[in-house]
Amino acid sequence: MDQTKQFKKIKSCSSQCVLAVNDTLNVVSGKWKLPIIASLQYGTKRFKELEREIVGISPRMLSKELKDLEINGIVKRNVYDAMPVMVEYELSASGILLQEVLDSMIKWGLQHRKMNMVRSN
Amino acid sequence: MDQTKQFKKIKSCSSQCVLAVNDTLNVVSGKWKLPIIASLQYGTKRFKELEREIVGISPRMLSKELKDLEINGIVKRNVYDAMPVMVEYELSASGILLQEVLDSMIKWGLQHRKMNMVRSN
DNA sequence: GTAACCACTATACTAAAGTATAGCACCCGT
DNA sequence: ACGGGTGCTATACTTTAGTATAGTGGTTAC
Repeated sequence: MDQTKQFKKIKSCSSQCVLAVNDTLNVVSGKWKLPIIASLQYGTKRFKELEREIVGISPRMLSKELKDLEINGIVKRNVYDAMPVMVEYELSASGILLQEVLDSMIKWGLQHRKMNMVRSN
Repeated sequence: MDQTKQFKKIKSCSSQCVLAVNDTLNVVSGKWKLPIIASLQYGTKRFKELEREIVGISPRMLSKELKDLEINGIVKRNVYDAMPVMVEYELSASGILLQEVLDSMIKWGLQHRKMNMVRSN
């Protein structure tokens, strides 16, 4: 009976947690989100700069993903109306904090590769 | 000139890192991987147990995702040929270590929700 | 005036991920 | 001999993600 209570607690915690993890996954999953975030790690960038740095991305995808990241509060978009309109993108506070998550992913990824002695790309 | 060297270093590190992160993402992304891993967090489970616990999953998806996770070394599949053949799934060492990554995702996810004062589902 | 840069958007497509539904082969209980 | 459980697989479909290619409207440089 006390056990049932505990199970419920575990279940509600774990569903909260699954939500939080999904939030995080939505933010980083997809082919281009990571390269964009990585590219912005070292400072603000303009559209064309990103397009040039991220090899293979089309402007459609870059535009779409930046919009996504902006909506999700990861990236800030600053428009300066100098006369050839200038737009700069930078990471938000949340975006910067993402680095911790990425670090733990890097750690796990390298660890896992070692444990499984290389596979995939 | 010394700078160019450093840039190269940064670039090669960051491409290594992007690979590692992608390994991690491949392992956890998709609609059902997380619920499966979460379900196995509390001990070994059989196919039908997982199917019942993970609401909405079809046997096709469960089978496919389990195969995926097995190939990627996240889940171990143990077949006991008791007379109604029994199959048990459990997390591998790597799978268990994933919890650290998930924890940092949970942390970020909750943090981010607070900073953005709730959106989405 | 025309070529090129900037920051995109539109349209149309292909490929990958996920769903729905059915079925198989085996076993057990009644 | 049937209804139900276990551990799946097969086929066909829809939905989402990503690609390819072209075009817009403004600015500046030659």
